[in-house]
Amino acid sequence: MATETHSIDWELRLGYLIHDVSRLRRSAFDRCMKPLNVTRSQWWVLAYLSRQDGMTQSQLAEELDIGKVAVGGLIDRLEKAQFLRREADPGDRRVNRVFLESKSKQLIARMRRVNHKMNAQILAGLADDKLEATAVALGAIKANLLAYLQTADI
Amino acid sequence: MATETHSIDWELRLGYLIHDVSRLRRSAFDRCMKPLNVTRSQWWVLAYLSRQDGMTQSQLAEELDIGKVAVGGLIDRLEKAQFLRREADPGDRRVNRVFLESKSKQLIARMRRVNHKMNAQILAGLADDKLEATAVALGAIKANLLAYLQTADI
DNA sequence: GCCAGATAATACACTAGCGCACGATAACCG
DNA sequence: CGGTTATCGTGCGCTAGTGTATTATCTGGC
Repeated sequence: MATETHSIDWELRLGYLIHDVSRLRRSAFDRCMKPLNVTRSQWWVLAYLSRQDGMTQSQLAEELDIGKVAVGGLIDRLEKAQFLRREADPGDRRVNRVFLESKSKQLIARMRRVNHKMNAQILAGLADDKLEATAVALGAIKANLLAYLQTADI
Repeated sequence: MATETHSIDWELRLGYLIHDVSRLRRSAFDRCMKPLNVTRSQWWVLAYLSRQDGMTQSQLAEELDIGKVAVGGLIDRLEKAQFLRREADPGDRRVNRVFLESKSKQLIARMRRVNHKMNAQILAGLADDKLEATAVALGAIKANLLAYLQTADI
């Protein structure tokens, strides 16, 4: 049931808002991280590695949901800056495993703090129940999007 | 009042969700627009121009909230594909004004329909009041972000 | 009128992402 | 065992965005 048509206003407004919030949040994030000399994408790589060191590039691409090529480039830059290193897998000569260098381990703690502080400022003035409702709605939208992207390649 | 600290769970979850929803929405959008041979960014340019033809490049950059350089590149590609044309402003020889070509006018109607249809699918199953609450919360977050970006350049 | 400073567009260098195609290597199956 | 197929990483070309510097032009104060 449900003639699934929403008042066009919310539909459009939500589209714009998601776009704007995401873009502004990226800007804010970038600004926060700038003093640390790490970009947002690089931050994500380090964050994921900090949870599981020694992933392969393909695993990283899968987790980050970006292409292998993009991961390759990121790793290149991070390796050049000595935040991590590639190591050949002994068992499979196709794969490179990626390990954090000590230099980045200190960084990660700082990044987490900065991120936490930024989040608190961004969500200031919003009650927990509102946040919960928003998270639930966004979760539903995400599920719709995933379903859509699965089937739409007809 | 308000020890402005949220349960860390919602804080993190919302960050991820905004990120994910935005990214997935972009993917879905790109896929929808692919048959029309126009990218997302190019779509935005055409959409804004359709509301006000003959803007300057700087005006466009302001509206789209991207840099002038990025706009310049977009216009280059759109002009090459004959979706629009640059015209020298008669009163100010520094400025180029951008006008839609007839080719894009038909396109815009199609783009709007595709966008509308996609939005409906993405928001399927969400009641209007939930959408409203989400829009309100995102609006507040956006306001926080704007305030944050204003002040943080200390 | 004229020069200093603002503004429009561009040039260049960089990070980031996508898609396609490729070589090398593994894994699977007849 | 051998051949097909799949997977890992990379190269190349494209779009897109940022920041800084540059050039051409306009504008406001004197």
